[in-house]
Amino acid sequence: MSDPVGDLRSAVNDAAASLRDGAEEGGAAPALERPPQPDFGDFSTNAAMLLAPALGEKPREVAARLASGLEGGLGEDLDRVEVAGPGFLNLFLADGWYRRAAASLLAAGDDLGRPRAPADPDGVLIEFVSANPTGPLTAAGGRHAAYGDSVGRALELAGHLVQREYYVNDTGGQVERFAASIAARMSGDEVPEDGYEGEYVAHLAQELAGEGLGPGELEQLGRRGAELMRSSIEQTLLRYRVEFDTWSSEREQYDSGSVDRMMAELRERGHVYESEGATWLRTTSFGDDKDRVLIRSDGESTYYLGDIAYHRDKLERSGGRLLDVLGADHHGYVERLRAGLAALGLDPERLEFSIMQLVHVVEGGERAQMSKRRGEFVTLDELIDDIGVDATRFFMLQRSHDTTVDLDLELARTTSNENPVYYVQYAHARIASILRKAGDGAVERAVAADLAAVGGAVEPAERALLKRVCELPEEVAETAARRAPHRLCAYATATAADFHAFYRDCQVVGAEGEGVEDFRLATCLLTKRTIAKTLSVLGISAPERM
RNA sequence: GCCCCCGUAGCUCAGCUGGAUAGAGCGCCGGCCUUCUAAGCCGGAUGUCGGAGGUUCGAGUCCUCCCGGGGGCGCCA
Repeated sequence: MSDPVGDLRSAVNDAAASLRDGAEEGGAAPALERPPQPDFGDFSTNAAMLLAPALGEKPREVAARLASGLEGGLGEDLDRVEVAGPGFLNLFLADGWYRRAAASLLAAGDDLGRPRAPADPDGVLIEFVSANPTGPLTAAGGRHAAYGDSVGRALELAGHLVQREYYVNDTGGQVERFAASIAARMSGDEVPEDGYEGEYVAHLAQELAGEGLGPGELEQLGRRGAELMRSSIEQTLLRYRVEFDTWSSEREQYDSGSVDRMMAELRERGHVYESEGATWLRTTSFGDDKDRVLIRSDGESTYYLGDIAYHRDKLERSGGRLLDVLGADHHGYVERLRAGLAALGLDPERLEFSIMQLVHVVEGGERAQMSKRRGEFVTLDELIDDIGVDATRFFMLQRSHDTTVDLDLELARTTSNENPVYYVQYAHARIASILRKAGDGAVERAVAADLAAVGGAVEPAERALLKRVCELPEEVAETAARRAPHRLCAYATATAADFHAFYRDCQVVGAEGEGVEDFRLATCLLTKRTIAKTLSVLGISAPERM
């Protein structure tokens, strides 16, 4: 576990703590950030400004005292420290800090980028995609899949135990309509109103007929049809590098008696009542704006009923937190689900949601329409066939989950500099090329060398690149904590840009100066590992050649 | 009518939970390949951060209201 920036942050925190000395602990932790201008140093902190109110002193005076504390604490790592602006402390680090940082990161090996122990090391059960098994995954499914998977990967790297789960809605009205559509295809009838019109339904009908099923066997058609669809969805997801640990069945919630037990408990707790022939849960007692139906007046259970049981089941299994990745069209569902859990006496705060905004596939300035029932949509498989897994995942992940994605197929298809995913991959391939040129022996010598002892100055481009590389643990921690993989897309791009600048300014193979080639080879290797690690969290490949 | 998301450079979007002179990519203009991959680099232009109030040493960021765009508000899932 190697985190040079984390060590710096600790030093700042220690210096601040000793200054506080009994004064009340402030709210926010001091930030150690990248200053807006290079001449503001390598890092800056607002620690003094945060401390000033508690100490009853002026920020700049606190900053001056903090500065001398830091000079003591950091020793030769620090060139100098300046008080600036309203009370910022700007840290100017010595070349030695960069050399030691590089050596320590190099020693981290596979653990590169792993943050320090997480503040909340609980396990997280992420439920995502969970698209109905009544049709293929659409582009939107691809966004959910990439997001949930990458958040999971970031959480794992940050030290959490992650379980990926897909909830299969394999019973209920949608499946019945699906069955009726398959039956209609078998008998050559019109697909019913509210049915599924896609061509894939005809293929399914053919396949199921081959299994000996007829249009009259609706129950079997629905069950087998959903099984086949589910399996086909799984194949698409595997191709997309998304693997689920568990596939949970809605039907199983009923068959196992889990729903009945929960229903009895809700009644016992006095939150259930009958009205207008239906059975209701008094969710308004738990913050919902209206009560919700559990059992319809026709005797059928609602999706909601099974889903409460399912979420209770997940809470019991996970022991930690739950993250549900839902589409924007389900946001109204959030309060009602929390209310259902609260009615069971469970803590609704353990259930967290990421609400995904829409995806529009754009081609020639036109938005493709999306309707699963009418069979009009861009499937995830088609998207992958068209632009590849790497570009698809990058474009899906590039934007924050709460902003709409317009995926421009023409842009995504181009293998040129307009396409950000290639920009990042190119940097990785370029480094691989340098390392090949240097040869295995030279790289091994560089790894074994005493980097801290290398003489000469660290070039500005090297400093910038190494600083970027040092930020990986923090980026991973933030990505995990905020469930925001788009940060890593930006980080990967920035790292690639810093590398390209380094490439321009610093000759690696055959560099002059005692140990300089070793140091630069080490820097290249570190950068290569950093890009590869970042891309791996995004589920994107890091090619050796392009 | 109520709820959620968005509004930042010509376009697409970041902005690290309140900090310094608001950034990146694309596009546009001008340069750079006899040296490790030019899918690259360097330089240049572009902003009433949708609008109005408020909170404070400080607001793109927090609060209220308004305007505009998208999505939702079922005994569907």
